[in-house]
Amino acid sequence: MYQLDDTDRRLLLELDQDPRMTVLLLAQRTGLARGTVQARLERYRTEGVLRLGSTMVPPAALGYGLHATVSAELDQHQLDEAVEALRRIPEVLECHAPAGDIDLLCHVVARDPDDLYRVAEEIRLCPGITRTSTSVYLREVIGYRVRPLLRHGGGPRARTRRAPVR
Amino acid sequence: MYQLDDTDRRLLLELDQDPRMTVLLLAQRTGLARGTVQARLERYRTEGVLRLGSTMVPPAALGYGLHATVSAELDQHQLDEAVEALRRIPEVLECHAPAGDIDLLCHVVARDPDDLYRVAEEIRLCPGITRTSTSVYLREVIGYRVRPLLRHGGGPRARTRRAPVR
DNA sequence: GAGGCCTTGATCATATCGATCAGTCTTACA
DNA sequence: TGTAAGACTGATCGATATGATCAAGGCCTC
Repeated sequence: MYQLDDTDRRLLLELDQDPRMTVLLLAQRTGLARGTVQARLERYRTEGVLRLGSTMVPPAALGYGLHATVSAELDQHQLDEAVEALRRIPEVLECHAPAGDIDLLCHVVARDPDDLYRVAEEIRLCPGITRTSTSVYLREVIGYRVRPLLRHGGGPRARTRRAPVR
Repeated sequence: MYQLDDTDRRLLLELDQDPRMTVLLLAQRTGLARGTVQARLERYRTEGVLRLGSTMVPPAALGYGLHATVSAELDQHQLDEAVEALRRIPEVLECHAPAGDIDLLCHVVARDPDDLYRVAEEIRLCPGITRTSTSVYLREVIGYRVRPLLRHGGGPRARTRRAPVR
């Protein structure tokens, strides 16, 4: 994967505040030449550095005020099918496969408790999933963010130069 | 919180593919008038609908290839201090307070296992946190996403009209 | 020391931007 | 049922940013 250098981080930090910031303004704020900024932006597009889904919408603004984790045990032979099915459930925001006895951890949202029950059911019915357990989040203490990583992350181990692309 | 209507969703879906898409192009793709699109975009900015942190950078592109959950038990009296301290750790991407015996669940990233150990230690040293337990993610099955919610979420219960703003 | 890559700073014609206006439509409310 | 408020439209304007392109300079690897 394309590794971001310090120039990228500065650019992305600015973009993070306003993704639609003008190239000219970006150049000023980062102290780079306009052409450079343009080239980087172009590269982000072509290389797909920025994830599809670059627009962060808080789920609550869509009416999804309830967060929860659904942990699922599954038949290991059907992992791919299960994942494929989960991917089709919009309320599943994230899903991870942890080391340990639980096989999949899904971060889901729902409109209300009833809706959460429905979502949990949908997950339980995914192929290969044998059992689920739901844990409601009382509070979203820190919402998903990458910004601090851009700003402070790295430090001593930071690269000054981008690693070879290919 | 500002509730997004169907027009917003269409706009945001387009923006999601390319946050820097031209207003003119947005207007064409959504079938709206240019002025309307401009007004909405302006509103997103002023009302802060789009989260700060609108640029989604995959942590792996910053060198953080390891994902994990750190669950923490804490002295309930010091919740605020703990959260404040966690917020200062860049590697903490998200944090939730679930109902149940574990008090905080943090989604963290790290460069490698050693680095993860360091991050877990930092969390353990936060004020009020009495005990932590780390669970490594073998695989990020579904990365954080909101797009499907924009596209399919809602359905029968979708609002056709934005709820009163104030 | 040569070649490659990235950056810079400049230019150009074109397209977009933000602001503004009057007119129409919808919804909410009396 | 009529009126008022708000949202969307379609149009205009000048100012500005855009994308493309170029030659030149810097830094790296080989």
